[in-house]
Amino acid sequence: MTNAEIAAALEELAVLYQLDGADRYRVLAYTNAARAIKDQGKSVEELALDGQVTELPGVGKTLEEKILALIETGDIPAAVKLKEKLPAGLIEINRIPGLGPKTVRRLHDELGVSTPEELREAAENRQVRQLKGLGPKVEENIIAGLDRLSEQPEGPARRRLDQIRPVAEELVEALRSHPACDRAEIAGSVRRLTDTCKDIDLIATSDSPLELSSHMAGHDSIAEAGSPSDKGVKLETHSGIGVDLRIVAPDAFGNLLQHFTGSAAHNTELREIAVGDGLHVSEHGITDEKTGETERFAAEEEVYRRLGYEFIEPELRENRGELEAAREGNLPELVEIAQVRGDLHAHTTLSDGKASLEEMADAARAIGYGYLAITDHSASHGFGDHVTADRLWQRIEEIRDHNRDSGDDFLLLAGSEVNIQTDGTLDYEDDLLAELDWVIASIHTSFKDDADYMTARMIAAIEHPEVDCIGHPTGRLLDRRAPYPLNIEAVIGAAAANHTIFEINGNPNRRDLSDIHARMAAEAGVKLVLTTDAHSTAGLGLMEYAVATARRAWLGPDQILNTGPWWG
DNA sequence: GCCGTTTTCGGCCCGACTGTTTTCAGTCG
Repeated sequence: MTNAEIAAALEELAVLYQLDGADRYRVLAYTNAARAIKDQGKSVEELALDGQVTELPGVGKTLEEKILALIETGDIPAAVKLKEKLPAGLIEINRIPGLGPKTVRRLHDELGVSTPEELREAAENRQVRQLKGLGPKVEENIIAGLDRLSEQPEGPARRRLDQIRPVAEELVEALRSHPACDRAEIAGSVRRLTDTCKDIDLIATSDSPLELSSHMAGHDSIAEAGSPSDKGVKLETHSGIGVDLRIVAPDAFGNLLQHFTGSAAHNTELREIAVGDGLHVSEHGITDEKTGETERFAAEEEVYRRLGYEFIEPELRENRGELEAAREGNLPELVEIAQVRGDLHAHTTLSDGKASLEEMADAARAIGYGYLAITDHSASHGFGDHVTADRLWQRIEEIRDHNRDSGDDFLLLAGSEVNIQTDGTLDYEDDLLAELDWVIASIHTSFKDDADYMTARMIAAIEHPEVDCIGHPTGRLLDRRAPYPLNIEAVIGAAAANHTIFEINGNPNRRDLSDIHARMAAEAGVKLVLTTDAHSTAGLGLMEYAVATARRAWLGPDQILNTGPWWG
């Protein structure tokens, strides 16, 4: 059972408890535990079976029992019991924005509503407004919410960072160029450079906030706007991206930026710890309990300093140990894009790339790189763009010629992205692989829902003496394919033992390894390499996403191969 | 349900917005 499945079961149980009217802190405990499990790189199933699951933050005796029951029987008894008592339709109804568990429960108890269909009927027949505290607006919201629910049953989609960030940058520029704007920044998950984002958070300071809100509500790319106020405005772009603009006075810019950068988990932890010191933290400032005085800070660094922390880079703010490290002065020195000296995963027209060898080489020179590995697909790629062994021998010569004739220090490296076949072997002979400067081995076919099989196949490639690096190690595609099942600890252990490098593939649809797995790998002593998997000259520009994942993985330049010169 | 620089019991972040009400509960991020 995957960590995602265990977390989903606990989240469902949290909703069921909520609908059942449980104490809110009990519900919160399940939600927190689900998050800790999602953030865990190791197999939580194995941790539980080894009796170690209570070492996860927020998992105690009771949750351990429930997790074990889930693993052993496929169900949590408490959830089964609640599902007998509460109609399944209530969970669906609870997903309507604005309808929380308390309201859903009353609709059920007082109007007999158990399904979305019954709820629609009740709203259309004006029965909802008969309940105390509910009125016509709630009925409208219910009907609109039910319509949206049937259109997109999965709820509001998260978008990849590369899809959402350009929109955020355009909007923040629009803010900055307005005369009423003092300062403006992107906050939220876009600033933390997460894989995907739900919406865009923008913050600004201004002495005429209402003017600024109104201006943004009328921006070309905005389709719908809430009512602009002096605190900000809620917007939606034509492409359906939600935008939350918040404005405060200039002297509290640091507090606002800290608050809206999040993550929620980071802020909650930060504020809980602050309460212990008699300080109350919000977007408006830090209030001292004793004196009642509120301090405001124009710079985010000062907010952290006042609370006793080193500055914490936004990419680290996920409540994954950064607060403790910042308090003790143990934060890592994070890698920066300027430290990347070359790219080690790129395709040309020889396989499925769009640019020639020379075009790719020149694009890499233009970035300022010292080297670029050409790693076209291998003999069994099979989309009509495979590279035969003979052709690769010839390509090696072309690359040697290029280096000899170029008259500069830039190095093209002869490489290949070799397929890991179903039995774990590779699709070129060893003598050819030995001639290459750089060999990436990747799985592209025959994904099986069998962790033992996929793990053994991967480890065979890791142990191959000619393999330098494993490409996109988990195979995930952020908006369409889950990672294939792998015993990630076993795979990382094998890589450490064999000095095989793992890739952080910067294609924003992959970002593979993920931040969590890359951090695990580095802690186990595995070296990482940042690549773009470029299929065009423009593709070489995707390095920033590989760097983003590396920073989110707490990685410094020493843990990354291509922050150094080519050593071959 | 979890957890401990105040604790094995009694706490458990903070504020904005909404819709309904004349002061607030519920919901959201």
